[in-house]
Amino acid sequence: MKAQIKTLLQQALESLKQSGALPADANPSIQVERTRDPAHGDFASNLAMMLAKAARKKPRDIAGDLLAALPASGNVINVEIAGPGFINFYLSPQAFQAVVPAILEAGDKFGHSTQGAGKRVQVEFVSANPTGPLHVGHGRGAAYGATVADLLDAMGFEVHREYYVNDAGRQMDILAASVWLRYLELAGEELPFPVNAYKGDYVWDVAAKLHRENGDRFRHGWTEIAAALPDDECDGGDKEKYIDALITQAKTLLGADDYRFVFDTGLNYILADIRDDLAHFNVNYEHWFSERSLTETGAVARAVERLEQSGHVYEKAGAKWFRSSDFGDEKDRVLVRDNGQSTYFASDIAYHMDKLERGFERVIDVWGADHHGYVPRVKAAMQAVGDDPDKLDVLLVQFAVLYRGGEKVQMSTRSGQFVTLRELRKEVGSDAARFFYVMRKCEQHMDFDLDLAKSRSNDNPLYYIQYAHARVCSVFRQLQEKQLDYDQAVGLQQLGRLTENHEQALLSSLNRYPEVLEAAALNHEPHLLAHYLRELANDYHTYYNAHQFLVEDAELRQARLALIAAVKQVIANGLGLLGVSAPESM
RNA sequence: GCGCCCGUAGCUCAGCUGGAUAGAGUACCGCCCUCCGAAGGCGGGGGUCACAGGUUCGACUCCUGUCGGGCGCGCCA
Repeated sequence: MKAQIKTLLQQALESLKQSGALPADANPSIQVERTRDPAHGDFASNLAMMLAKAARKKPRDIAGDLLAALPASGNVINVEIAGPGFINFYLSPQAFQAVVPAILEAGDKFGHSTQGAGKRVQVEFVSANPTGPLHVGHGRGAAYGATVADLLDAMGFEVHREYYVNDAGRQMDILAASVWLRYLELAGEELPFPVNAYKGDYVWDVAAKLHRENGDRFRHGWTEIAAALPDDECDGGDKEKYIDALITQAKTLLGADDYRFVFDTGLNYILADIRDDLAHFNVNYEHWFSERSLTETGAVARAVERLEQSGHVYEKAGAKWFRSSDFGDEKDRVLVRDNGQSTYFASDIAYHMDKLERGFERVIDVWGADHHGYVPRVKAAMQAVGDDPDKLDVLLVQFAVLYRGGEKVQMSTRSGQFVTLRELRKEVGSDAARFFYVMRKCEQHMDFDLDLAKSRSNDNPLYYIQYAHARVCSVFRQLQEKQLDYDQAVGLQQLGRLTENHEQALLSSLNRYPEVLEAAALNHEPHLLAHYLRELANDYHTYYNAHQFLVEDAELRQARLALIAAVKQVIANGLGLLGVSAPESM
């Protein structure tokens, strides 16, 4: 509807430019919005006011010219000039009613568009290190990223969802060492567990699997291992040096193959856990991209080479540095350490180069807000090698703070005292978690009220929406019990009978859905959809309370049933895009 | 110290890329089931949009500064 009015205004604008009433170079982006106040009609445009300066005319005069030049349209029954120069449009009831057959015909595709057709978009999200289970912070990124991806999908983009697996690097070595030590303990060794190692229970689980399936194959005496270790922090030493020495010992004593076996056992165990967790969260990927593969295929080396050829790399203290400060970064960054190992940053540059080489027109990264300082250096690298940094959108997701019983749930990664995503799902359910996570703008800090998410009451916005859907289903069940019939074709013919205020409101809301979807997708703002669904459910509940649908008057009944069938479809579509179920009864 | 994000009703948050009288939910108060699910609906009170300037026909929205909260400033990932 909005698009139709924009087209009309565009045509009026062109004809005024041709007649010389407006300067030919005036090219404002035409804005049409829904009015908040019915006294202002159904839609309004501020076009005349935007043109006032360039045309050196009063807004109301321009509005008058536009109005005179406006092509006739069957859907528009009245146009008025109001206030400082708004042009208000009044649409015919038929224009609003047309959405009902459109919804019922398109079904679960209603609201979708083809504007992204032929364009490939990559969305990378979660990408948490496989050093432990996902926690509730990752959950928000998962819900947000998955929804953004699905929304773009609905806009016709070819969406490629990807999880970047950090299966290389020091953190993973620390995990491998942690697993090995727990394994040694299970094998009967007595040893002090390092300050800096992973202490979560899942490390025991991996170690147990390792011991169960391999016996004492990886066992070495602790005294032998400890012989080459410095003091740990608790003995006055450096915890970083200690854990690094321990990793070196593991590699030396186990040998490359066995070390890799222990390492991969931990990696695969945790990765399988993460995949399972996300699948239950209704989050799925086209591809799990291995960081290690970038080194193995030489992509990292090539990335460093490309940067060197661009002339933005120098050597200092035995390391290779990227002069990212040339591109707005705070300081220069190391690509290759003095020990010859490339950094995580080098891998990430290679990864982003790879993304662009794969031909994605747009690359979206969903990161935790704590990584925001990382954005400038990645864009700097893209710019240095001549790639377009604007092809990359980094969407930063703020943390969620959990509340239970009005109290903040304390979390700290250090002690392993964090709430996992799995625990959250078990406590509030996948639907509530998905919905609550995207209820807020991603850059907003979020208070996640566990009690509210769990509550089966009207306080809970998700139940409110799902209840509206279930209530429609319930009406159709009643229909059968009362031996009445529903004939959609008749209903669609009788939409003119829908003259009540509540029906008008509902028709208007249904018409908004495609616009909401487009805005939510293109701006990466799923919360718009969540809020819209709440409003649509409200319109339905209000209508439900005010009027009977299963009335004697067959034509009116068919019209009303067609309307609520459309409501049901749109709620189901919207919830589906949010990864939430639409139950037929609750 | 520097950089990024956020300050809107008691609380949790919207505010359609600068538009008309700033909106929901919740909490509080009062109503509505002989009726398709009351997990619902209707009505009421509640605001210096953190603060101070600036830009213009017009600012919650854009710019500058101040205050307050979060996060980040590794040859970790």
